[in-house]
Amino acid sequence: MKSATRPYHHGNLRQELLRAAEAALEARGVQQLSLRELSRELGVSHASPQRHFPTKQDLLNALATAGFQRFDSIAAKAAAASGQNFHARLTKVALAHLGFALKHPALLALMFEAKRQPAMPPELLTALHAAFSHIPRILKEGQDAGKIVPGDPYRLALTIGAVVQGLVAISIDGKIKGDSLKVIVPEILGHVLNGLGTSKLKA
Amino acid sequence: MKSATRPYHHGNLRQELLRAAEAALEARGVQQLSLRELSRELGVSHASPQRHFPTKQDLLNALATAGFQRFDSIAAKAAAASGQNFHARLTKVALAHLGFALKHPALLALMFEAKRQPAMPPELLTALHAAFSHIPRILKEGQDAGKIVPGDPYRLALTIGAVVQGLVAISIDGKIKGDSLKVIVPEILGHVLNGLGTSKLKA
DNA sequence: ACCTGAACACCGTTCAAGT
DNA sequence: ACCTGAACACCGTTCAAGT
Repeated sequence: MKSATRPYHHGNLRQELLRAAEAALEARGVQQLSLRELSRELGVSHASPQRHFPTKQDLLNALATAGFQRFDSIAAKAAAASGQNFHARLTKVALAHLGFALKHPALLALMFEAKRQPAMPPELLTALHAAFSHIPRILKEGQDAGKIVPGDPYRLALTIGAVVQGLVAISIDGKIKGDSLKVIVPEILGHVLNGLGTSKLKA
Repeated sequence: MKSATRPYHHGNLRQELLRAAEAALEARGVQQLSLRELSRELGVSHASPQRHFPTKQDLLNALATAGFQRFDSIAAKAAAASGQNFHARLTKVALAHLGFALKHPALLALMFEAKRQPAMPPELLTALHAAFSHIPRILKEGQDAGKIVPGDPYRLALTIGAVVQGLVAISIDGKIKGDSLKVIVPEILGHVLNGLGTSKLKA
């Protein structure tokens, strides 16, 4: 112990609240997440979060925003390969998405809940757009290379986004068991990508 | 007014609680749903729900179960056509699913939340299985007729289920605007069903 | 069997006051 | 600027008691 005196200012309360909140979120669910409990856990007064997060929803939004940012950096890495095998690249991004979902199921659920808010904070919107930019970008590249059917890439991305988000729901629900994910997901995506690829267009 | 005397027994409290709860759910969200508020609305004491729903979660589970039952009857109607055009029948079931989602978004979200419960009540499980039985059944028929790729129909159904559930998420989020749903959904499903149809298998 | 009223242990949020 | 302590208006749940 470096010092026996704890300062009046916590100094790092905002960060610690986010960290503790995410742990509690995954452990006990959003429903059970309580600001007062977090305060107790961190040894501060129950009113102290208010300076950093005026309302509980502000904490949840901050959690969702940070989630989208982490999600973006993972997806960006998966999308980074610049080869011409668009099928493989799209599959990698989808698997990254799914990996995040299985590691942080409650956080991802919170992120999608946050999307449904009437008035979304601008940082959340920005983080969200960044996180969902990779699939349309790859599709666009695929179209330019003549390997993906023509059409608005954002619209085509909905197809893949829908499948992936649906797979997330199904995976988290435990309908797909553990390791078989690595088999089933490429198979399912294969069906979908077959429908998007030009090679099958006029069969 | 038939009678000025209100009986001590409400007589229909269970039903009325479910009705009022669903209305409040769609109007204000799960987060804001309060048993005490429902009791006030129905003019009963705040402790009266307990006899019918020992805990708040029991009310939510009953709501989810009723939701799956309604959902099942709608999906059953959509699946009823017995023609050989499996593509069209699957699209009909998917559109029925999506229609339900757009009409009762909060209820459907609750239904999928309920699926994530550690200990699911048996009636909920039964209702859920019934609701999700139609797509595998049609796929099986399609396989028997040689129009759908071989493989476990439940596994293939995951593909369609994933797409539909993903479309639900996207539609509710308002990323697809109103009427264009009728155009976009068959288009997206077309991509997926192309991937499942035998006619494109060896292109 | 079904409902009431009081009680208990929690919440989120506000606000004057302290450092 | 950041945190505290008391206060306010809510919750869900329990339980003896009423009908």
